[in-house]
Amino acid sequence: MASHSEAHSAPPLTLCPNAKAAVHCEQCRVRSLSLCGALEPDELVELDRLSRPLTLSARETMFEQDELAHSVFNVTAGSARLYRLLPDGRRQIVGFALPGDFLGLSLTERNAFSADALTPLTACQFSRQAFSDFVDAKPHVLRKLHQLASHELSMAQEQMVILGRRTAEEKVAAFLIGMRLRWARLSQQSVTIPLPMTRQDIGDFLGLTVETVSRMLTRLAREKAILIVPDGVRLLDVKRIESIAES
Amino acid sequence: MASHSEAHSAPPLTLCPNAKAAVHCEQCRVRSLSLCGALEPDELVELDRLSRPLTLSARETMFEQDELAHSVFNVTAGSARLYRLLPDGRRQIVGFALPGDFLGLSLTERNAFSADALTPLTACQFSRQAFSDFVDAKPHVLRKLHQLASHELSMAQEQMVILGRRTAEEKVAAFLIGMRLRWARLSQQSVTIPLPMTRQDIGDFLGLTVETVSRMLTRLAREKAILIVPDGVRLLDVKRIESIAES
DNA sequence: CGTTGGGTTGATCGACCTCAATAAAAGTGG
DNA sequence: CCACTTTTATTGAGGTCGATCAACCCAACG
Repeated sequence: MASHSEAHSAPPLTLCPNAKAAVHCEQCRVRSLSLCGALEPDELVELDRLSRPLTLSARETMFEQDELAHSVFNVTAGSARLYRLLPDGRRQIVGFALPGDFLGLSLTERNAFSADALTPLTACQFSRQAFSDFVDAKPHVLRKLHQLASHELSMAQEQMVILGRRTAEEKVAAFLIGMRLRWARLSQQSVTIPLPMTRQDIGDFLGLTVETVSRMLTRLAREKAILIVPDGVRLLDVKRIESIAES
Repeated sequence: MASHSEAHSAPPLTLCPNAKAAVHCEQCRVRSLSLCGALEPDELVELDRLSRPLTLSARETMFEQDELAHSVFNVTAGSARLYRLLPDGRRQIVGFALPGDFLGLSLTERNAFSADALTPLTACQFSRQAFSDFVDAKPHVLRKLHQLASHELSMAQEQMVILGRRTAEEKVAAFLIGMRLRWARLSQQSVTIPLPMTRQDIGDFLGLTVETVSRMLTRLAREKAILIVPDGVRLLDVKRIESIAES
């Protein structure tokens, strides 16, 4: 379960908000992909002063559902799972956070879901209140925040289609294509897709059991559409997987 | 299929943007529930000038997925279904719009879904560009827009839990409780729930077939938890339905 | 008064779940 | 570095929930 993010972000990552000012933000590899990409240089300095670095090991929790949301986060390296638990233990993963992803878009009083790290993870952490004040004073940042939230919403709606109206094989194919697209934004290569989450996590994201996920992956591998590798898959026949995923 | 909204909004509804200025907005029954509730009186006048009334019969379409989004809407009466279609005809309803709901929160270039009226419907229609300019100049309105989008996002995530991890009976119960909550915001009474959509629509919202929806409703009715009435259901045992829905 | 769209009900089928066994990795402590 | 445990993944056999297929009812409506 080592460190996928490193495997896909060549040189060692310089964290956004370490000790001294926005020098770090300027070197931040995910800045252009995140909210920070919308900031002016002076705003970057201001935001940097609000942030403090967060480093987590795999499995450590960032926050829990229904708790007061004291912080918001910008993931700089590693990945996390975002999920809701039902009282009886059933779990629905509502998303996976990758480098550049912002957690806490909604700025609501309480967290809508729990989040914990899938791999060692680093993030810029902000006090929700301080961050909220920061964006309130800057319409174009608020606008960007809203754009990000809109994008999240449309991803959630797409996931509703997958959950409600697709077969197990289509779900897994759509998942792979979706992850491919997201990793492609972060690194150039896109044939080998890191899967930092377990089969159980994938199942809880797609509304399937572990076994079904495993079977579908095995089937795709048997058909030479993918190759299962440690901590990921290699897409051998992207067209084929896309055609399964699209319908 | 007549007119539910009237049945649940006692006196005849005065539309928001008819002919003369914000007098109408001030009389608008859903104003406080919608984006307009966040506006100052002078802003209300300004927005009113941007709007034009839209009246649709049942089944008429408001807009279609992937089309350029020329307009945004604020529903003032009636209801609509929002859905995505797969190439092979499978359909996922991503939400139902009720009076007070805003369509076009994301302000994106293209529509993420199609929308058509379930009942006769009235709405305030705005040019997307004009509306976008309007909110851009008013941070507190943008903030409100973002709050509404955040709420949508959290509803979408809740729906992901329902779609991915709940049984047919739980889905139907959760649907009824959800509709109860939404109607309760619009009218006082909340035991008789209007269901302007067909069983097929409910199925396409919950990831079920018509038959299963019908069977689950029949079962709940047989158990005296609900009473099926024309164009809706009466909740006889709210506690019971909630307990099914919660887990 | 036939037609049509929506709703209900029954019988059967199958996709996915459940349960179980095994294998393969990844820790963990000596 | 090696036992030992724990976690994760795979595979099979059998069961079940919801889908499919089909019949029928009913109200609306031209």
